[in-house]
Amino acid sequence: MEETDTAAPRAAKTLRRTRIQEEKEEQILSAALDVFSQHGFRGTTIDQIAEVAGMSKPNLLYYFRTKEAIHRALIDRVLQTWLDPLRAFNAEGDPEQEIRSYIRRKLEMARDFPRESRLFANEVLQGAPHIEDELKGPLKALVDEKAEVIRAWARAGKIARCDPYHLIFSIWSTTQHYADFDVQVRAVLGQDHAGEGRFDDAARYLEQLFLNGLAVQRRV
Amino acid sequence: MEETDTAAPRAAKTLRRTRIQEEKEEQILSAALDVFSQHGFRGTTIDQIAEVAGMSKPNLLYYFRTKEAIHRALIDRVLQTWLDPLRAFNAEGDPEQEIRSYIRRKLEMARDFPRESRLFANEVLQGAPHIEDELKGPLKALVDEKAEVIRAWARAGKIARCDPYHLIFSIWSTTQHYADFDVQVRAVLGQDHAGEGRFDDAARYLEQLFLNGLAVQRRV
DNA sequence: CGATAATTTGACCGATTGGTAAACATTACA
DNA sequence: TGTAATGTTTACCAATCGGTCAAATTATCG
Repeated sequence: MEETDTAAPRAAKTLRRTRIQEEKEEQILSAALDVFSQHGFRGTTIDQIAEVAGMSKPNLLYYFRTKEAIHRALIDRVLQTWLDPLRAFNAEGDPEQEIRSYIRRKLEMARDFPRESRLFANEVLQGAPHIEDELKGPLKALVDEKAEVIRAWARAGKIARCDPYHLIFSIWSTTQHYADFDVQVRAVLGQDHAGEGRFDDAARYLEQLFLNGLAVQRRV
Repeated sequence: MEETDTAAPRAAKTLRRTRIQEEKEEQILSAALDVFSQHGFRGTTIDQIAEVAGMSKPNLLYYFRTKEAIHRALIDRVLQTWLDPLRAFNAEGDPEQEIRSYIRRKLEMARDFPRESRLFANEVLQGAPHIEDELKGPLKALVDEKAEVIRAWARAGKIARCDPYHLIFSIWSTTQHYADFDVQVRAVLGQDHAGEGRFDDAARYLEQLFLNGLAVQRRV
């Protein structure tokens, strides 16, 4: 009943995926990631995607029946890998080390997959019309689980007591900032500091901020 | 030579602004803020803005000649007030108090002017095509100035040594997160914690994070 | 009031939008 | 090699896009 919307719609009999199919779908998704992440869903045209992908519009529509289908395929793929760093958050590990490596991993993703970050940012910024369920379901569940881990650490006196949800929000926002607001970051840092070193600087600063900020208080 | 693009284009002889002009332009800008902040520039149509503003498209175009003109007017207005909190950053004040009130002010703006925040986020996310100069010019200059203030505080031993630029980035990102990613924040917090109290919780958490994170180290 | 300027509207324009139909070209495979 | 399935293109469609125009309406003010 539910149809997939992707791949060779006019050749209904095939189940196997051709080599060409895989290649072209990959081309299309990569091109679509470029365009969607820059202009948002409604600001993106199929023609644009087709041009970046180096094929004609009808040819593109042979692989994905609608603009929605392309976007949905992208979102699904990104959602799947986007939360891996948070999933890796380990209750048994050393809190300081876990937080440090979570920050580092998120920062690496901002550096290496800025398009994915911006795709997600665009979607949420526009009210998350396509992923509301994922946010309220799987995402919330995962965050709830990790929030409990953080709370346990605080109870055990391993880190300062703090709101675990806002802690996670602050790690998300500070790290993704370097992908989503890249233009602004580069403009402010200027040409001299805007080289790739900015990610190392950010990592150093953020580790300092969070590790000191969350360290158990030894007030004098 | 340079023409204003706004207001009564077909009545070139008037210099004075009518009561109707002021009212209608305000209506349009408010409606445009709604739509632009949700869909970005390219995702927004003039018809949409006109519908929200409760007037016909030609009527709207009587006050603003083009879509660009509306967007430009909005961006200019937002840019002007958006940086006020940072400008208020006072070198003579107490660092702890200055940072605390900067965070609070930014958080209040995220709460009270989420549309403005999202308009800006959309613009930057899409590569800041309309405000590149403002970012590289006035914004960079302001941040440079305040970065020097922060550096002076660190040299005086009033706060921990840290990269002042990334400090500012982290305050921007953590606070604006509550406007730009509002849907996600509410989804994760769930109905129970998603009331307006979330801004107070965020304020408490962020003050703790930044004040401890930037406190001069008293390592044991 | 009358007249002049300011405002609003419906009808319309060419360009672009998402998407389709069908002819054509290429591939895979027996 | 032949042929059926897969892949690609040209031409096209109705709807919507940003924007114009002239005519009609309303406000302003002497």
